[in-house]
Amino acid sequence: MRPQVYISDLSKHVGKSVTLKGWLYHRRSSGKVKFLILRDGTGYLQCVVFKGNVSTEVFENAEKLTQESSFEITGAVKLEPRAVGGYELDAVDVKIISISSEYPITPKEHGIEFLIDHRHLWVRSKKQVAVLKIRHRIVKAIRDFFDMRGFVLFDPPIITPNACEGTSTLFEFDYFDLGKAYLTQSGQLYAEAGALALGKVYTFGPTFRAEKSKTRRHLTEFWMVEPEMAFYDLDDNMDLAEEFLEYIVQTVLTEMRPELEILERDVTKLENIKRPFPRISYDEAVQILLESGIDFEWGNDLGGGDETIISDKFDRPVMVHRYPSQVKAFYMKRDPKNDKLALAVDVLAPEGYGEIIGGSQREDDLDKLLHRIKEHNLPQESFEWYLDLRRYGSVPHSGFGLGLERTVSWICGIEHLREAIPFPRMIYRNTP
RNA sequence: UCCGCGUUAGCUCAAUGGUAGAGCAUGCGGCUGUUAACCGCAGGGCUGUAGGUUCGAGUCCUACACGCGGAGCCA
Repeated sequence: MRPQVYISDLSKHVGKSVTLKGWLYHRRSSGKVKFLILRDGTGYLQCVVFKGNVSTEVFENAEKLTQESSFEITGAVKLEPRAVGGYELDAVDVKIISISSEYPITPKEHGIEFLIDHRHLWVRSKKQVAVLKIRHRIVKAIRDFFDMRGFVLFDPPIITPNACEGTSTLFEFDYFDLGKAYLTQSGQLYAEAGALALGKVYTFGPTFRAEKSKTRRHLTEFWMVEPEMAFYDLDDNMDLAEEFLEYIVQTVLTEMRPELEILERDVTKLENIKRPFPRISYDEAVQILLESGIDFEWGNDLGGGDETIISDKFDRPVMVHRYPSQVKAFYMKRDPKNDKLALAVDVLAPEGYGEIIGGSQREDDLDKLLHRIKEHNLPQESFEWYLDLRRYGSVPHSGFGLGLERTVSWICGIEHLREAIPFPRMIYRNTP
Protein backbone atom coordinates (compact mmCIF):
# COMPACT_ATOMS: atom_id res chain seq x y z
CA MET A 1 0.00 0.00 0.00
CA ARG A 2 1.22 3.48 -0.80
CA PRO A 3 1.68 5.74 2.22
CA GLN A 4 -1.46 7.75 2.96
CA VAL A 5 -1.28 11.53 2.90
CA TYR A 6 -3.84 13.59 4.82
CA ILE A 7 -5.58 16.63 3.35
CA SER A 8 -4.36 18.83 6.23
CA ASP A 9 -0.76 18.08 5.13
CA LEU A 10 -1.18 18.87 1.43
CA SER A 11 0.87 22.10 1.59
CA LYS A 12 3.99 19.91 1.93
CA HIS A 13 3.16 17.97 -1.22
CA VAL A 14 2.39 20.59 -3.86
CA GLY A 15 3.65 19.43 -7.25
CA LYS A 16 4.10 15.85 -6.04
CA SER A 17 2.05 12.71 -6.59
CA VAL A 18 0.33 11.43 -3.46
CA THR A 19 -2.29 8.88 -2.40
CA LEU A 20 -5.21 9.90 -0.18
CA LYS A 21 -7.93 7.81 1.43
CA GLY A 22 -11.36 8.86 2.54
CA TRP A 23 -14.99 9.20 1.60
CA LEU A 24 -16.86 10.90 -1.22
CA TYR A 25 -18.41 14.06 0.24
CA HIS A 26 -19.93 15.22 -3.00
CA ARG A 27 -19.57 14.74 -6.73
CA ARG A 28 -20.19 16.85 -9.80
CA SER A 29 -19.89 15.53 -13.30
CA SER A 30 -19.62 17.19 -16.67
CA GLY A 31 -19.39 14.39 -19.19
CA LYS A 32 -15.69 13.74 -19.63
CA VAL A 33 -14.59 15.42 -16.38
CA LYS A 34 -15.62 14.51 -12.85
CA PHE A 35 -15.09 16.55 -9.70
CA LEU A 36 -14.90 14.34 -6.64
CA ILE A 37 -14.87 16.05 -3.24
CA LEU A 38 -12.90 13.80 -0.90
CA ARG A 39 -13.15 14.13 2.86
CA ASP A 40 -10.72 12.34 5.15
CA GLY A 41 -11.55 13.85 8.54
CA THR A 42 -8.80 16.45 8.28
CA GLY A 43 -10.34 18.46 5.44
CA TYR A 44 -11.92 18.50 1.99
CA LEU A 45 -10.19 18.15 -1.35
CA GLN A 46 -11.48 18.50 -4.88
CA CYS A 47 -10.15 15.73 -7.07
CA VAL A 48 -10.44 16.10 -10.84
CA VAL A 49 -10.79 13.01 -13.03
CA PHE A 50 -10.40 13.81 -16.74
CA LYS A 51 -11.42 11.02 -19.09
CA GLY A 52 -8.40 11.66 -21.28
CA ASN A 53 -5.91 11.37 -18.39
CA VAL A 54 -6.95 8.02 -16.93
CA SER A 55 -7.74 4.49 -18.06
CA THR A 56 -11.31 3.50 -18.88
CA GLU A 57 -11.39 1.39 -15.70
CA VAL A 58 -10.36 4.32 -13.47
CA PHE A 59 -12.91 6.62 -15.08
CA GLU A 60 -15.61 3.99 -14.54
CA ASN A 61 -14.56 3.65 -10.89
CA ALA A 62 -15.04 7.37 -10.47
CA GLU A 63 -18.45 7.01 -12.10
CA LYS A 64 -19.51 4.29 -9.65
CA LEU A 65 -18.71 6.27 -6.51
CA THR A 66 -21.86 7.29 -4.64
CA GLN A 67 -22.06 9.82 -1.82
CA GLU A 68 -20.04 8.55 1.20
CA SER A 69 -18.41 5.68 -0.71
CA SER A 70 -14.89 5.05 0.59
CA PHE A 71 -12.04 5.14 -1.89
CA GLU A 72 -8.37 5.70 -2.46
CA ILE A 73 -7.15 8.26 -4.97
CA THR A 74 -3.73 9.03 -6.39
CA GLY A 75 -2.59 12.07 -8.32
CA ALA A 76 -0.58 15.28 -8.39
CA VAL A 77 -1.33 18.06 -5.89
CA LYS A 78 -1.59 21.61 -7.19
CA LEU A 79 -2.66 24.98 -5.92
CA GLU A 80 -6.12 25.85 -7.23
CA PRO A 81 -7.94 28.91 -5.89
CA ARG A 82 -11.23 27.79 -7.47
CA ALA A 83 -11.34 24.63 -5.34
CA VAL A 84 -12.49 24.34 -1.74
CA GLY A 85 -9.46 24.42 0.57
CA GLY A 86 -7.24 25.96 -2.11
CA TYR A 87 -5.72 22.69 -3.37
CA GLU A 88 -6.73 20.27 -6.07
CA LEU A 89 -5.72 16.74 -7.01
CA ASP A 90 -5.24 15.81 -10.65
CA ALA A 91 -6.21 12.16 -10.39
CA VAL A 92 -4.45 9.33 -12.23
CA ASP A 93 -5.87 6.42 -10.20
CA VAL A 94 -9.09 5.76 -8.27
CA LYS A 95 -9.54 2.58 -6.20
CA ILE A 96 -12.93 1.78 -4.72
CA ILE A 97 -12.83 0.54 -1.13
CA SER A 98 -16.58 0.28 -0.50
CA ILE A 99 -19.60 1.56 -2.40
CA SER A 100 -22.06 3.34 -0.12
CA SER A 101 -25.76 2.51 -0.21
CA GLU A 102 -28.09 5.43 -0.85
CA TYR A 103 -26.94 7.93 1.78
CA PRO A 104 -29.80 9.42 3.80
CA ILE A 105 -28.26 12.84 4.45
CA THR A 106 -28.37 14.59 1.10
CA PRO A 107 -26.82 17.97 0.28
CA LYS A 108 -30.23 19.63 0.75
CA GLU A 109 -31.56 20.76 4.09
CA HIS A 110 -33.01 18.37 6.66
CA GLY A 111 -35.21 18.68 9.70
CA ILE A 112 -33.73 18.29 13.16
CA GLU A 113 -35.64 15.10 13.95
CA PHE A 114 -34.25 13.36 10.89
CA LEU A 115 -30.73 14.56 11.57
CA ILE A 116 -30.74 13.52 15.21
CA ASP A 117 -32.15 10.10 14.25
CA HIS A 118 -29.09 9.80 12.00
CA ARG A 119 -26.62 11.32 14.44
CA HIS A 120 -24.14 8.50 13.75
CA LEU A 121 -23.98 9.75 10.14
CA TRP A 122 -24.68 13.43 10.84
CA VAL A 123 -21.30 13.69 12.62
CA ARG A 124 -19.72 13.33 9.15
CA SER A 125 -21.20 16.66 8.03
CA LYS A 126 -18.98 19.68 7.65
CA LYS A 127 -20.49 21.79 10.44
CA GLN A 128 -20.68 18.89 12.86
CA VAL A 129 -17.05 18.03 12.20
CA ALA A 130 -16.15 21.67 12.91
CA VAL A 131 -18.10 21.69 16.19
CA LEU A 132 -16.58 18.42 17.37
CA LYS A 133 -13.06 19.61 16.55
CA ILE A 134 -13.66 22.80 18.52
CA ARG A 135 -15.05 20.73 21.39
CA HIS A 136 -11.86 18.70 21.36
CA ARG A 137 -9.72 21.84 21.37
CA ILE A 138 -11.73 23.30 24.26
CA VAL A 139 -11.22 20.12 26.28
CA LYS A 140 -7.49 20.34 25.62
CA ALA A 141 -7.45 24.04 26.55
CA ILE A 142 -9.22 23.21 29.81
CA ARG A 143 -6.68 20.53 30.70
CA ASP A 144 -3.74 22.72 29.64
CA PHE A 145 -5.01 25.64 31.70
CA PHE A 146 -5.19 23.67 34.92
CA ASP A 147 -2.13 21.53 34.28
CA MET A 148 0.00 24.66 33.69
CA ARG A 149 -1.15 26.05 37.04
CA GLY A 150 -0.26 23.08 39.18
CA PHE A 151 -3.71 21.53 39.43
CA VAL A 152 -3.98 17.75 39.76
CA LEU A 153 -6.69 15.83 37.91
CA PHE A 154 -8.82 14.14 40.60
CA ASP A 155 -11.44 11.77 39.22
CA PRO A 156 -14.61 11.52 41.30
CA PRO A 157 -16.88 8.46 41.27
CA ILE A 158 -19.77 8.39 38.84
CA ILE A 159 -21.78 6.00 41.02
CA THR A 160 -22.69 7.72 44.27
CA PRO A 161 -24.60 6.52 47.32
CA ASN A 162 -26.67 9.66 47.78
CA ALA A 163 -27.74 12.90 46.20
CA CYS A 164 -24.75 15.24 46.14
CA GLU A 165 -26.48 18.51 46.73
CA GLY A 166 -29.88 17.26 47.72
CA THR A 167 -31.61 19.31 45.06
CA SER A 168 -31.68 17.84 41.54
CA THR A 169 -33.48 14.71 40.45
CA LEU A 170 -31.00 11.89 39.94
CA PHE A 171 -30.90 8.68 37.95
CA GLU A 172 -31.48 5.90 40.43
CA PHE A 173 -30.66 2.20 40.19
CA ASP A 174 -30.15 -0.90 42.34
CA TYR A 175 -26.60 -1.44 43.50
CA PHE A 176 -26.31 -5.11 44.50
CA ASP A 177 -27.11 -5.60 48.21
CA LEU A 178 -26.41 -2.00 49.16
CA GLY A 179 -29.74 -0.62 48.02
CA LYS A 180 -30.22 2.38 45.78
CA ALA A 181 -27.34 4.16 44.10
CA TYR A 182 -27.28 7.18 41.83
CA LEU A 183 -25.41 8.59 38.84
CA THR A 184 -23.44 11.62 39.92
CA GLN A 185 -24.78 15.10 39.35
CA SER A 186 -21.49 16.72 40.34
CA GLY A 187 -18.05 15.69 41.47
CA GLN A 188 -17.71 18.70 43.67
CA LEU A 189 -17.98 17.21 47.17
CA TYR A 190 -15.29 14.68 46.24
CA ALA A 191 -13.22 17.46 44.69
CA GLU A 192 -13.22 19.18 48.08
CA ALA A 193 -11.61 16.08 49.59
CA GLY A 194 -9.07 16.28 46.77
CA ALA A 195 -8.32 19.95 47.36
CA LEU A 196 -7.56 19.26 51.01
CA ALA A 197 -5.20 16.48 49.93
CA LEU A 198 -3.50 18.04 46.90
CA GLY A 199 -4.11 21.78 47.22
CA LYS A 200 -5.56 22.45 43.78
CA VAL A 201 -7.48 19.81 41.86
CA TYR A 202 -9.96 19.53 39.05
CA THR A 203 -12.47 16.92 38.06
CA PHE A 204 -13.53 16.43 34.47
CA GLY A 205 -16.14 13.94 33.44
CA PRO A 206 -19.74 13.19 32.63
CA THR A 207 -22.54 14.14 35.00
CA PHE A 208 -26.21 13.24 34.96
CA ARG A 209 -29.43 15.06 35.68
CA ALA A 210 -32.79 13.31 35.57
CA GLU A 211 -34.92 16.45 35.56
CA LYS A 212 -37.70 16.22 33.01
CA SER A 213 -36.40 19.32 31.37
CA LYS A 214 -36.74 19.79 27.65
CA THR A 215 -35.12 22.94 26.40
CA ARG A 216 -32.21 23.67 24.10
CA ARG A 217 -30.07 24.36 27.18
CA HIS A 218 -30.48 20.89 28.64
CA LEU A 219 -28.99 17.43 28.35
CA THR A 220 -29.51 14.53 30.74
CA GLU A 221 -25.85 13.54 30.32
CA PHE A 222 -23.27 16.29 30.02
CA TRP A 223 -19.62 16.97 30.76
CA MET A 224 -18.47 19.25 33.51
CA VAL A 225 -15.07 20.44 34.68
CA GLU A 226 -14.85 21.39 38.35
CA PRO A 227 -11.72 22.98 39.83
CA GLU A 228 -11.50 23.13 43.61
CA MET A 229 -8.83 25.14 45.43
CA ALA A 230 -7.75 25.17 49.08
CA PHE A 231 -7.18 28.65 50.54
CA TYR A 232 -9.15 30.41 47.76
CA ASP A 233 -11.88 32.85 48.75
CA LEU A 234 -14.73 33.99 46.47
CA ASP A 235 -12.64 36.75 44.88
CA ASP A 236 -9.78 34.35 44.12
CA ASN A 237 -12.37 32.00 42.66
CA MET A 238 -13.76 34.69 40.35
CA ASP A 239 -10.25 35.74 39.28
CA LEU A 240 -9.53 32.16 38.26
CA ALA A 241 -12.86 31.75 36.46
CA GLU A 242 -12.36 34.81 34.27
CA GLU A 243 -8.76 33.94 33.46
CA PHE A 244 -9.97 30.44 32.60
CA LEU A 245 -12.72 31.60 30.22
CA GLU A 246 -10.46 34.13 28.55
CA TYR A 247 -7.86 31.42 27.95
CA ILE A 248 -10.37 29.00 26.42
CA VAL A 249 -11.93 31.56 24.08
CA GLN A 250 -8.64 33.11 22.96
CA THR A 251 -7.16 29.66 22.33
CA VAL A 252 -10.07 28.69 20.10
CA LEU A 253 -9.85 32.05 18.30
CA THR A 254 -6.16 31.58 17.62
CA GLU A 255 -6.18 27.93 16.65
CA MET A 256 -9.62 27.14 15.27
CA ARG A 257 -10.26 29.95 12.76
CA PRO A 258 -11.13 27.68 9.81
CA GLU A 259 -13.70 25.82 11.92
CA LEU A 260 -15.24 29.07 13.21
CA GLU A 261 -15.52 30.21 9.58
CA ILE A 262 -17.30 27.00 8.58
CA LEU A 263 -19.76 27.70 11.41
CA GLU A 264 -20.09 31.32 10.23
CA ARG A 265 -19.41 32.42 13.80
CA ASP A 266 -19.23 36.19 14.35
CA VAL A 267 -15.72 36.22 15.81
CA THR A 268 -15.85 39.89 16.81
CA LYS A 269 -18.15 38.72 19.62
CA LEU A 270 -15.44 36.31 20.79
CA GLU A 271 -12.61 38.82 20.41
CA ASN A 272 -14.28 40.86 23.17
CA ILE A 273 -13.76 38.09 25.68
CA LYS A 274 -10.87 39.68 27.58
CA ARG A 275 -10.36 40.33 31.27
CA PRO A 276 -11.64 41.98 33.35
CA PHE A 277 -15.22 40.72 33.16
CA PRO A 278 -17.95 42.79 34.77
CA ARG A 279 -18.83 41.66 38.30
CA ILE A 280 -22.21 42.55 39.69
CA SER A 281 -23.95 41.49 42.85
CA TYR A 282 -27.28 39.68 42.81
CA ASP A 283 -28.79 42.90 44.20
CA GLU A 284 -27.47 44.83 41.19
CA ALA A 285 -28.77 42.12 38.85
CA VAL A 286 -32.22 42.46 40.39
CA GLN A 287 -31.97 46.24 39.87
CA ILE A 288 -31.25 45.67 36.16
CA LEU A 289 -34.32 43.43 35.87
CA LEU A 290 -36.57 45.94 37.65
CA GLU A 291 -35.29 48.75 35.41
CA SER A 292 -36.07 46.56 32.39
CA GLY A 293 -39.66 46.34 33.54
CA ILE A 294 -39.47 42.73 34.78
CA ASP A 295 -41.67 41.91 37.74
CA PHE A 296 -38.95 40.24 39.84
CA GLU A 297 -39.10 39.44 43.52
CA TRP A 298 -35.89 39.57 45.59
CA GLY A 299 -34.99 36.10 46.77
CA ASN A 300 -35.92 34.20 43.63
CA ASP A 301 -33.38 32.53 41.40
CA LEU A 302 -32.72 34.03 37.98
CA GLY A 303 -34.63 32.31 35.16
CA GLY A 304 -33.38 31.76 31.63
CA GLY A 305 -35.08 34.92 30.37
CA ASP A 306 -33.74 36.97 33.27
CA GLU A 307 -30.20 35.80 32.54
CA THR A 308 -30.51 36.91 28.92
CA ILE A 309 -31.68 40.39 29.92
CA ILE A 310 -28.71 40.78 32.27
CA SER A 311 -26.08 39.35 29.91
CA ASP A 312 -27.37 41.55 27.05
CA LYS A 313 -26.14 44.58 29.02
CA PHE A 314 -22.54 43.43 28.56
CA ASP A 315 -20.28 42.44 25.68
CA ARG A 316 -18.47 39.74 27.66
CA PRO A 317 -19.36 37.18 30.33
CA VAL A 318 -20.84 38.75 33.43
CA MET A 319 -20.20 37.39 36.92
CA VAL A 320 -23.20 37.61 39.23
CA HIS A 321 -22.19 37.06 42.87
CA ARG A 322 -23.74 36.85 46.33
CA TYR A 323 -27.07 35.15 45.68
CA PRO A 324 -29.74 34.67 48.32
CA SER A 325 -28.65 31.58 50.23
CA GLN A 326 -32.16 30.11 49.99
CA VAL A 327 -31.77 29.41 46.26
CA LYS A 328 -28.27 27.96 46.55
CA ALA A 329 -26.82 24.65 47.75
CA PHE A 330 -26.29 23.86 51.43
CA TYR A 331 -22.48 23.75 51.25
CA MET A 332 -22.03 27.37 50.17
CA LYS A 333 -20.54 29.73 52.71
CA ARG A 334 -22.66 32.65 53.90
CA ASP A 335 -21.51 36.21 53.34
CA PRO A 336 -20.08 37.37 56.71
CA LYS A 337 -21.54 40.83 55.94
CA ASN A 338 -25.06 39.53 55.26
CA ASP A 339 -26.24 36.13 56.46
CA LYS A 340 -29.04 36.04 53.86
CA LEU A 341 -26.46 35.86 51.07
CA ALA A 342 -24.28 32.99 49.88
CA LEU A 343 -20.74 33.55 48.63
CA ALA A 344 -21.77 32.14 45.25
CA VAL A 345 -21.02 33.22 41.72
CA ASP A 346 -22.67 32.38 38.43
CA VAL A 347 -21.03 33.38 35.17
CA LEU A 348 -23.52 34.21 32.42
CA ALA A 349 -22.26 33.88 28.85
CA PRO A 350 -23.07 36.66 26.35
CA GLU A 351 -25.62 36.39 23.53
CA GLY A 352 -28.19 34.60 25.65
CA TYR A 353 -26.20 31.40 26.20
CA GLY A 354 -26.98 31.52 29.91
CA GLU A 355 -25.15 30.13 32.90
CA ILE A 356 -21.92 28.42 31.92
CA ILE A 357 -20.25 28.52 35.34
CA GLY A 358 -21.64 28.09 38.83
CA GLY A 359 -19.34 28.29 41.82
CA SER A 360 -18.88 29.37 45.40
CA GLN A 361 -16.74 29.58 48.45
CA ARG A 362 -17.55 26.52 50.54
CA GLU A 363 -18.70 26.48 54.15
CA ASP A 364 -15.62 25.50 56.15
CA ASP A 365 -17.13 25.72 59.65
CA LEU A 366 -18.26 22.34 61.01
CA ASP A 367 -21.11 23.63 63.19
CA LYS A 368 -22.57 25.84 60.47
CA LEU A 369 -22.39 23.02 57.96
CA LEU A 370 -24.11 20.62 60.38
CA HIS A 371 -26.83 23.19 60.90
CA ARG A 372 -27.25 23.62 57.12
CA ILE A 373 -27.58 19.85 56.60
CA LYS A 374 -30.36 19.70 59.21
CA GLU A 375 -32.05 22.74 57.68
CA HIS A 376 -32.13 21.06 54.26
CA ASN A 377 -33.38 17.76 55.77
CA LEU A 378 -30.38 15.90 54.40
CA PRO A 379 -29.32 12.57 55.97
CA GLN A 380 -26.34 13.51 58.12
CA GLU A 381 -24.86 9.99 58.13
CA SER A 382 -24.38 10.17 54.36
CA PHE A 383 -22.33 13.33 54.77
CA GLU A 384 -20.12 12.23 57.66
CA TRP A 385 -17.12 11.80 55.36
CA TYR A 386 -17.75 15.30 53.99
CA LEU A 387 -18.00 16.70 57.51
CA ASP A 388 -14.67 15.05 58.32
CA LEU A 389 -13.09 17.54 55.90
CA ARG A 390 -14.12 20.23 58.41
CA ARG A 391 -13.02 18.18 61.43
CA TYR A 392 -9.47 17.53 60.25
CA GLY A 393 -7.70 20.72 59.25
CA SER A 394 -10.51 22.72 57.68
CA VAL A 395 -9.47 25.65 55.49
CA PRO A 396 -11.26 28.27 53.42
CA HIS A 397 -11.72 26.83 49.95
CA SER A 398 -13.61 27.52 46.75
CA GLY A 399 -14.35 26.10 43.38
CA PHE A 400 -16.66 26.19 40.40
CA GLY A 401 -18.13 24.01 37.68
CA LEU A 402 -18.14 24.75 33.96
CA GLY A 403 -20.65 23.05 31.68
CA LEU A 404 -18.69 21.86 28.65
CA GLU A 405 -21.56 21.65 26.15
CA ARG A 406 -22.88 25.10 27.03
CA THR A 407 -19.39 26.49 26.55
CA VAL A 408 -19.02 24.72 23.20
CA SER A 409 -22.43 25.98 22.09
CA TRP A 410 -21.58 29.54 23.01
CA ILE A 411 -18.17 29.58 21.35
CA CYS A 412 -19.50 27.84 18.21
CA GLY A 413 -22.64 29.97 18.13
CA ILE A 414 -24.92 26.95 17.78
CA GLU A 415 -28.56 26.92 18.79
CA HIS A 416 -28.91 23.69 20.72
CA LEU A 417 -26.75 21.75 23.17
CA ARG A 418 -27.46 18.51 21.30
CA GLU A 419 -25.00 19.55 18.58
CA ALA A 420 -22.20 20.13 21.09
CA ILE A 421 -21.75 16.45 22.05
CA PRO A 422 -21.35 13.45 19.73
CA PHE A 423 -24.35 11.51 21.03
CA PRO A 424 -26.72 13.70 23.05
CA ARG A 425 -28.92 12.19 25.73
CA MET A 426 -32.21 14.00 26.21
CA ILE A 427 -35.44 13.31 28.02
CA TYR A 428 -37.18 11.75 25.01
CA ARG A 429 -34.13 10.32 23.29
CA ASN A 430 -31.37 7.90 24.21
CA THR A 431 -30.55 6.72 20.68
CA PRO A 432 -28.49 6.31 18.58
C1' U B 1 -45.89 18.34 35.01
C1' C B 2 -47.92 22.69 32.23
C1' C B 3 -48.52 25.92 27.64
C1' G B 4 -48.00 26.54 22.29
C1' C B 5 -46.84 24.55 17.23
C1' G B 6 -46.37 20.46 14.04
C1' U B 7 -46.95 15.15 11.58
C1' U B 8 -48.25 14.69 3.18
C1' A B 9 -42.80 10.66 -1.59
C1' G B 10 -36.19 8.50 1.09
C1' C B 11 -35.46 14.18 2.58
C1' U B 12 -37.40 19.49 2.65
C1' C B 13 -42.01 21.43 1.71
C1' A B 14 -46.76 22.81 -1.47
C1' A B 15 -51.96 21.66 -2.36
C1' U B 16 -60.10 27.56 -1.53
C1' G B 17 -63.76 20.91 1.36
C1' G B 18 -63.73 18.66 -5.32
C1' U B 19 -58.23 14.12 -10.07
C1' A B 20 -51.93 14.34 -4.37
C1' G B 21 -47.56 18.25 -6.62
C1' A B 22 -42.40 20.53 -6.75
C1' G B 23 -37.18 20.64 -5.56
C1' C B 24 -33.40 17.43 -3.82
C1' A B 25 -32.04 12.19 -3.55
C1' U B 26 -32.32 7.47 -6.73
C1' G B 27 -32.11 5.12 -12.00
C1' C B 28 -31.19 6.03 -17.39
C1' G B 29 -29.31 9.59 -21.15
C1' G B 30 -26.36 14.41 -22.41
C1' C B 31 -22.33 17.91 -21.37
C1' U B 32 -13.89 18.78 -20.75
C1' G B 33 -13.91 23.56 -15.10
C1' U B 34 -17.97 22.17 -11.79
C1' U B 35 -18.79 25.12 -6.72
C1' A B 36 -26.00 22.73 -3.01
C1' A B 37 -23.50 22.48 -11.23
C1' C B 38 -26.88 22.25 -15.31
C1' C B 39 -30.43 19.95 -19.29
C1' G B 40 -33.95 15.71 -20.69
C1' C B 41 -36.69 11.22 -19.25
C1' A B 42 -38.39 7.63 -15.47
C1' G B 43 -39.85 5.21 -10.95
C1' G B 44 -41.48 6.71 -6.19
C1' G B 45 -47.82 8.01 -1.70
C1' C B 46 -52.93 3.59 3.21
C1' U B 47 -51.46 12.30 3.76
C1' G B 48 -49.05 9.76 12.14
C1' U B 49 -53.27 6.30 14.42
C1' A B 50 -58.56 5.62 15.58
C1' G B 51 -63.28 7.61 15.27
C1' G B 52 -66.77 11.54 13.55
C1' U B 53 -69.19 15.59 10.21
C1' U B 54 -70.05 15.72 4.73
C1' C B 55 -72.52 13.70 -1.67
C1' G B 56 -67.14 14.22 -1.12
C1' A B 57 -61.76 15.15 4.01
C1' G B 58 -54.54 16.04 3.27
C1' U B 59 -57.98 20.19 4.47
C1' C B 60 -63.31 20.65 9.41
C1' C B 61 -64.28 18.21 14.69
C1' U B 62 -62.74 14.69 18.89
C1' A B 63 -59.29 11.47 21.17
C1' C B 64 -54.57 9.23 21.20
C1' A B 65 -49.35 8.63 19.69
C1' C B 66 -44.87 10.83 18.34
C1' G B 67 -41.84 15.16 17.56
C1' C B 68 -40.28 20.38 18.06
C1' G B 69 -40.21 24.94 20.93
C1' G B 70 -41.00 27.27 25.64
C1' A B 71 -42.06 27.39 31.22
C1' G B 72 -40.54 25.23 35.72
C1' C B 73 -35.59 23.03 37.04
C1' C B 74 -30.62 23.25 35.96
C1' A B 75 -24.49 23.57 34.06
